[in-house]
Amino acid sequence: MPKKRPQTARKPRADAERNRERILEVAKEAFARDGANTSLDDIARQAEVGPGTLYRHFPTREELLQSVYRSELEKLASAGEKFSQTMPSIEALRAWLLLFVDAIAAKQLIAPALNTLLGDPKKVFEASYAKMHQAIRALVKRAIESGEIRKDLDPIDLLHALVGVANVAASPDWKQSAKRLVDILIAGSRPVK
Amino acid sequence: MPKKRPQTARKPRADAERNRERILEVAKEAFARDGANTSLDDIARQAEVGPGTLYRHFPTREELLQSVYRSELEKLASAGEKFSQTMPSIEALRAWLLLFVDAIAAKQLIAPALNTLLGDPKKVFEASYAKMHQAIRALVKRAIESGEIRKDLDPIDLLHALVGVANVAASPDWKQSAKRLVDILIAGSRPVK
DNA sequence: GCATAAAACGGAGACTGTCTCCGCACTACA
DNA sequence: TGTAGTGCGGAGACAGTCTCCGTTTTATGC
Repeated sequence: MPKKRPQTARKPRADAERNRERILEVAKEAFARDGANTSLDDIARQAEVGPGTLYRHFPTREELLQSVYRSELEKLASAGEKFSQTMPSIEALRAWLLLFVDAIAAKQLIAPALNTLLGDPKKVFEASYAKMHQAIRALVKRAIESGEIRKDLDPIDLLHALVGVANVAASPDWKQSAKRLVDILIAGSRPVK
Repeated sequence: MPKKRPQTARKPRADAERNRERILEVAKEAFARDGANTSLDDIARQAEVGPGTLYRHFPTREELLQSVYRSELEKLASAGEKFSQTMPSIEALRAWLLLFVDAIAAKQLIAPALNTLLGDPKKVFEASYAKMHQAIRALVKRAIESGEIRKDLDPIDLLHALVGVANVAASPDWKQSAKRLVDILIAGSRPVK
């Protein structure tokens, strides 16, 4: 028998909320500056909390990344919806993929993070990732239904491919690469005549 | 003034050679089994040498990966040459990309390793990587010249895309994904009519 | 306000991995 | 067989991850 839960939920403590925000803020900068592998203890230090506090709020690195980028992901998701409603299907898809590249380029999204997070099937159930998956799925589905692209296309593959390019971002012109790749992917996704 | 080098180079010590081989052997298994992030000290332990010995032979993790996979890379490179001579250009390219996927799938090549190594421009000068780059470049160049694919194609982008998919290899069917992607990439690389 | 228990803090420290340094052992060669 | 010099390997410095738990802070009922 689970312990009986108190009827009136206690208001969350102010310091907890404050610390959580501070950590997120610092983490966002740190990830953008030093990549997705920065020391978490370091982030804690900068946020002036103990490591214990950081780990209580965000038990794993993924969870922290997740939280840091949640809003970006949701922005992408809703952009997908909008494109889907206002553009021809193939253009909507292209526009969205380009937006995806932009998001990575702007360091608002960290490629390595996406990499692990896109990949792990468990994670897909997490709300904001689910939304994004749904967005691209919807875009592709519509394009398939309108006969604009081939049927056997796993939408996620497209993202993987883009992330793959971004991941290796050593060269300064990777964004160009990525944009060319969008072209190729779209062209290659057309139905076989 | 650099120290004068002895005229007759001394034969390398037998134990050194032996250890080097043992480390490579163990490392290959370890990477295949546990991925590219296995503990190097652990590999040393399994090879029954001290960490110092491992690090003397292979100062960085990349160098070890490099050495472990050198033969695979060269195999790929020479396969590229062969395909190039015996197949129509577009088929040669396709065949080679599929071979590339196979190599990763068989864990003869570790995706994360390729990922950093493909990306780092410095590394390109290293012999075996150079060979591989040259192989894909040659394949693409020939296909471009015969008018089979579009002119603005950076060959390396194709590899990045494939590695991107492989990198996230959590799902068991990633190889399917990669093969579909090869199709898409090839189709998308055709010249715009 | 004040007492109280629940919630949150934070830092010490266990653990693991990386990498170096250097006294010692071994081997190629004369 | 002597010896120069090459290579060995483990101790240990350092950094990052993550946990445990005694202490502090806070919301809430009175």
